[in-house]
Amino acid sequence: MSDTQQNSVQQDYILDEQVGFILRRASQRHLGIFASRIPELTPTQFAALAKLCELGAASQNELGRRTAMDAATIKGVIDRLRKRGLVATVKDANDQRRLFVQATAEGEELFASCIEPAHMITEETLAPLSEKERLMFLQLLSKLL
Amino acid sequence: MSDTQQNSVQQDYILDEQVGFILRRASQRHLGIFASRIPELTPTQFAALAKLCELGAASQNELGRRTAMDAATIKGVIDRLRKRGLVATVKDANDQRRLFVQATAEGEELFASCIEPAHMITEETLAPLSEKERLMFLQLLSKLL
DNA sequence: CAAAATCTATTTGTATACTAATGAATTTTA
DNA sequence: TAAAATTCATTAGTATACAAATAGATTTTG
Repeated sequence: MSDTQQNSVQQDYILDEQVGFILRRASQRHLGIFASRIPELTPTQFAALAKLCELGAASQNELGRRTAMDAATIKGVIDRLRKRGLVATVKDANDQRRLFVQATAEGEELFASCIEPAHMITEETLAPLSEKERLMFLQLLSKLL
Repeated sequence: MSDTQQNSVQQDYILDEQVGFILRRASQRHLGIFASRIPELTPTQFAALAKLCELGAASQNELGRRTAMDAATIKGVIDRLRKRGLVATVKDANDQRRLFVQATAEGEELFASCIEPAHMITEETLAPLSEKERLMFLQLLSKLL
């Protein structure tokens, strides 16, 4: 038995057992499932589009807040969605700072066509859990926000 | 009551209730906690360093596999750690394809000094849960890998 | 009202993360 | 053993993510 310096420290910290590491791996798996079911949109793009369709419209920053993206991130997301004609933006007449964002007809159509696969993504992500476990898991995960 | 097109679709998909979205937000919270406790390393840099100290040494791709990073990602991480003198790399003599990676003394020291804050990161991340809930949560989350 | 504070969007810079393509080295297999 | 397949590392390209700085617009407050 060769007891190296590493081994003595190893007991103190096992990466594979840490929440953060497991959380990251679970996210990676989910992202993979998402990409296979909805290849035409990234999860963040879909989130922005979904929230936009839910709200009707919003300023860029407001939309970012509602989808957990900071100002810099949501800007890039909206830029890419606009470049593809899925959303449209106009300066807010009542507040010259604000950029008013709206889903286009094409954007709403795409969103509508993604609802079913989106539900399947959720289903597939939670597939390893029983119905009871899913409820418990979502309840506990929601406490960590 | 103005019933817009959005509202009729809204019932079908509530972003804020989807696993993926909650998972992303929980990760964001964890990342924030990590950054506040260990500002000198990113979670992935720390993961690579921790696994390296655990294994003793490994090839770059092997290390990536053990830390859930693909070849392109682990390359960047190792490059940055090397630039800071926390790891050292040498061509593997037995396999000219492999890049042998090792933590330096400085890297091992930094890792050792991060173990306690790292445990506090885990603690703070799970703080909203009771002891029972933590066990249950980790058990369920681990099924989603 | 005017100054201070806040909000909005943008830009720059750094760091994951993944895809796809490449070339070199090694292993497999036919 | 020679060809095929695989592995390893690198590179280029795209897309989050966040920090920090900036400038303009609006709101708050003294």
